[in-house]
Amino acid sequence: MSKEQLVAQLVDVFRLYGYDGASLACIAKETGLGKTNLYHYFPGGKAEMATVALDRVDNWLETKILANLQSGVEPNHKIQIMCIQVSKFFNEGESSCLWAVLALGRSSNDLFSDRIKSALLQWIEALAQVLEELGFAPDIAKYRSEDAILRIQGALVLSRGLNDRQPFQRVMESLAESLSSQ
Amino acid sequence: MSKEQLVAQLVDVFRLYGYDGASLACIAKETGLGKTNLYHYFPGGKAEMATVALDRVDNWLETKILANLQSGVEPNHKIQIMCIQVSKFFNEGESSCLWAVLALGRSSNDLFSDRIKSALLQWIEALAQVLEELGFAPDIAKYRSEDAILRIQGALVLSRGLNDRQPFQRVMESLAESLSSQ
DNA sequence: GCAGTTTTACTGAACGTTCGTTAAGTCAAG
DNA sequence: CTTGACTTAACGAACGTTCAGTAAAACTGC
Repeated sequence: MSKEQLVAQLVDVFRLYGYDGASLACIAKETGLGKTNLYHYFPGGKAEMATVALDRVDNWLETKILANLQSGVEPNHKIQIMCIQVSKFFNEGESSCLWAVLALGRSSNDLFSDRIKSALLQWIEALAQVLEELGFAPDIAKYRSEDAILRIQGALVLSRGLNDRQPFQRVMESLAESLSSQ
Repeated sequence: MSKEQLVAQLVDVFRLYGYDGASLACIAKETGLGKTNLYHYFPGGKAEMATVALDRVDNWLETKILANLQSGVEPNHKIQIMCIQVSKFFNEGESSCLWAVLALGRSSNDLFSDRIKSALLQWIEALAQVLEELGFAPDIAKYRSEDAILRIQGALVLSRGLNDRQPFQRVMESLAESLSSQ
């Protein structure tokens, strides 16, 4: 297994179990690697494993979301692409958001709060820029884009709480339209 | 300290640290009680502590939210009361939702998923009924009420992630209007 | 192509610490 | 003199982590 795949598995483990819930034994079991062997790849231990998982999510944000939003494509089309990418990334509502999982939970929040805040702000800002392209005033654009991110997060929470992907799917279907309406 | 206050503290501890993050040592410290003394109040241990915390949130839902939504008051006013109660319960966006915290995190989700699902469904259903009173068709009412709950959850996640209560406050200000508009 | 050597992948045993939990006992209030 | 609140001591299990060592792979000079 490549390190690429390994890190992808780490993302899945942490967003399923949370930082405190993902014990080394748990991570070892899910990745198929020995508990001590994980220290060969991540000498920094559990904190480094979560860090590289966040790195991967940051990379997803940059390449699949920000790059798209900041491209020269037609604004409405960029929003649609974003929705598709988000749906795929969260497995149509089955997976949770690593940022949300780590933001809740004191210990992990203390460790990663700056990174999470920065990532969320980047996303909101990039989306707001696109809404400005559509003609919205800067403050309206910012509120609307905050609202979009927040609905994605809420949809993920609700889908997990109800054990039903439908709320997430419904939100992702209506998001593009509700962002650009009026 | 009364048991009432003690349970209130348990709610705060669990929604701040999560189930796995809230160790017995942590709970003891936050409540001021000795670690073993907690077993005098909760012989069932940590699981019982989380259970009574959930009991308290269920009680809040029933007395402050459902009772209001199912009362004979004018529908729009009921929605406004709900928003005020929600804002207060989550300390204007500073506290997280216990359901969300427990729903994320595999171990706690396995223990409490049924209760969380049931509580969320009750809330959605009661709110949908109010929207039907306002003249919305049943399916529209259900989607809108789902959307409201989901925005509350998302607002809490975002406010925590950004370490800024503003997103939550903005959502709670606009929620009543966006629920009954059109 | 093959021996020798270094690098990389991985394991087993154990570390000290913290986990959730139990049992026995103190101590004040009723 | 009993009941309820609380503590001290200790339990086995699991925690994250370290270290010494083996197995396999990759690179080296010839």
